[in-house]
Amino acid sequence: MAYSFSQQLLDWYYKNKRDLPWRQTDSPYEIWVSEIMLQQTRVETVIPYYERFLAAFPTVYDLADANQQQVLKLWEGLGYYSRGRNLHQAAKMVVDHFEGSIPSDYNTITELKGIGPYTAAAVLSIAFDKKHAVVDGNVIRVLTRYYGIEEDIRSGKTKKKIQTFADDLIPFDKPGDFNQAVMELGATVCTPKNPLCNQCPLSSDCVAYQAVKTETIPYKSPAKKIPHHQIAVGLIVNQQNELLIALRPNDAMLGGLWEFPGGKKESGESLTQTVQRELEEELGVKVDVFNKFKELKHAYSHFKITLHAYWCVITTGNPKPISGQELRWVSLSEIDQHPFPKANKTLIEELHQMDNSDLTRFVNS
DNA sequence: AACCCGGGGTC
DNA sequence: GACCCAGGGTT
Repeated sequence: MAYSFSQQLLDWYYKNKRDLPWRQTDSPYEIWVSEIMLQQTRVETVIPYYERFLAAFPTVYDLADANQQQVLKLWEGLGYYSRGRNLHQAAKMVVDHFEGSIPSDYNTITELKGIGPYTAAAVLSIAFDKKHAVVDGNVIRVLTRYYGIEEDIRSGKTKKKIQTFADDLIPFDKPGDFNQAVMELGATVCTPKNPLCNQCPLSSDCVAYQAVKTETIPYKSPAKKIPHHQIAVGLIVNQQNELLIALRPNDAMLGGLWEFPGGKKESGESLTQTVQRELEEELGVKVDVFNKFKELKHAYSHFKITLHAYWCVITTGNPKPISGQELRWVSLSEIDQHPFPKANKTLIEELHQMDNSDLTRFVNS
């Protein structure tokens, strides 16, 4: 039974697998990088980031030698920035403690920052031919349907059960191909909506397919509602046509990225008052708030924001990094060297579309 | 176990 | 809009 599953799946995989960049290498480093980028991120999104990243850091030594700003600039827009910081930190560990070689056993490789159960199993099976079964969103979907598992996939108990099934199915020969095959099936055939069961090599033994339950398996309990915040930021321009940007602390959300200073609107406060309060708290300056530059919406995984950006001019004080982060005055040509989160990046794009020679004329225009 | 962490594609 | 994505870290 287990033999049939892996045999039919591998046959299908060798005929139908996509030609992906990380499938053209045996390098544990390159496979590791791909697996970190692929966490919670689609293949098509990852590919250009992967190519640029490896071009910049061809070996683990190059990555270990890089500075964090370089790494985050290449990660800009990919999200979950702690992945980039952790990968960088782990590369230093590989160089300093493992002589530049990615560890090839489970307990050691999971000591590296950013490598959990999934990534450990993926790298060990794909790069080192070790028999460790991966369990990701694809595997969960394929196996819950195949075995007709109707329990809530949010629960740890269900995930353990799925891990046990996967451990039982994975063959001694070609464990890396097997893992990739299950994920490939989940990504291209056994999809969340409208799965292509007529193309599936496992449909004849699939409980969900036979019972017409592919729309209800896997079951996931409802997510809780997410809040919506109003964020107001200041575009502070000095006499040299430079904008003030602030570096977020490493341990914060979006840590290591830059932003326009500002913060969350409190109830009973106007957006203008929010800007003035936040800039006084963060920078120790008083500002005049002029016209609004842009307003945009952005969705994170756990909340939504509307970002309001206002032109500001300092009336009292010199900006100091009171909340601990570094501050920098940058021209519009220098600003692009810094990594920003998406919402801020969108603002910067809008700034570029206007005149980049004189920012001050936008104030009160 | 619960919660936090981005951004993008799909339906 | 809701859901999902080659998950991991922290508490």
